[in-house]
Amino acid sequence: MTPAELTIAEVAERTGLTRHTLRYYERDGLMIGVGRADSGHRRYSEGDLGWIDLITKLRATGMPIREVRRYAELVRAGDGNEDERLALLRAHGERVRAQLDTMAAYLDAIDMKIRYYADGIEACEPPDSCLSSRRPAVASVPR
Amino acid sequence: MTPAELTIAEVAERTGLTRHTLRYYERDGLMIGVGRADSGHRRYSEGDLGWIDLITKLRATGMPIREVRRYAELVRAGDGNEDERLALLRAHGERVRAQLDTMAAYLDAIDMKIRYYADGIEACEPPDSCLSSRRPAVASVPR
DNA sequence: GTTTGACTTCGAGCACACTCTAAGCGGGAG
DNA sequence: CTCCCGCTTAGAGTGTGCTCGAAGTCAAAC
Repeated sequence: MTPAELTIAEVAERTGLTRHTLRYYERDGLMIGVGRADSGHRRYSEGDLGWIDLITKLRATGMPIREVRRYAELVRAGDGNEDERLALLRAHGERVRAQLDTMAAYLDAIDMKIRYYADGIEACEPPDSCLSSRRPAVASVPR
Repeated sequence: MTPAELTIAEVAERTGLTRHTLRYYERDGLMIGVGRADSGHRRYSEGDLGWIDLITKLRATGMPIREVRRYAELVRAGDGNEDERLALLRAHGERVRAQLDTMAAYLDAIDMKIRYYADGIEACEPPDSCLSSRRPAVASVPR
């Protein structure tokens, strides 16, 4: 029961990463232990797919390559460093939570700006009324 | 009642951007119309501060420089393109909302991984019990 | 048996967003 | 008057994360 090895092309298709990126990740120490066929071609296991899925989520939430590599090093080193892996993931999780909060607040501010424009345009829809002098005369720059 | 003009150093202090970055933004077309003293030195108005605050939020939510520049061009062009400004902001808002959703989902997945490690470590706190054979034997890679 | 095409490694190239340097000017302190 | 500091411009350099190209190998198709 070998777990159905995949070529780089199949993994690229399934993960959305390019072959170039998959090779780059491996070269850069982000992968755990990608197998090789007799020909030297890469063969990915289902476990590799799961790993790629995880590090893709880490990357998409803003973890730098070097930190993903650190995590991969810990996993490659084997049992005994679970506390450090946990600390790394927890620190990242907190950073992501903080960033989500910040971005949500900024989005609110942007939505206010959108409402400002939407109100102005909708209130002015009949072009014969509504002159441009309706603007708040003070805020002379932030449009 | 001139609105208290600020030097680049003061604006850097207040906004958290460096002087370099403030000059770079201006050179790159992201600013609206930064004034100059007789000496040629930049003088920022309160309105400029508000604009910087806005584009900082746009940048922090992932809007590329070139799109901020486009928005600035529209503002510089004056009245009559409010619909395009609105469309630009709305498109960005939707992208940000989508990204927040994605990141929240990824964060959930990362939190699950954290719980996996936290449970393992806490369950193993007395080092004499709890051998490493407790792991799920199947998931051989994604740690 | 040769062609085709996907794979390999290694190194260079690119986009983005700053970040810094060099050369020069100007204005207040001593 | 001279020093020094902070400003000016133009342009070069940096870090991150891919992205691509060249040269070569291998295996199945014709």
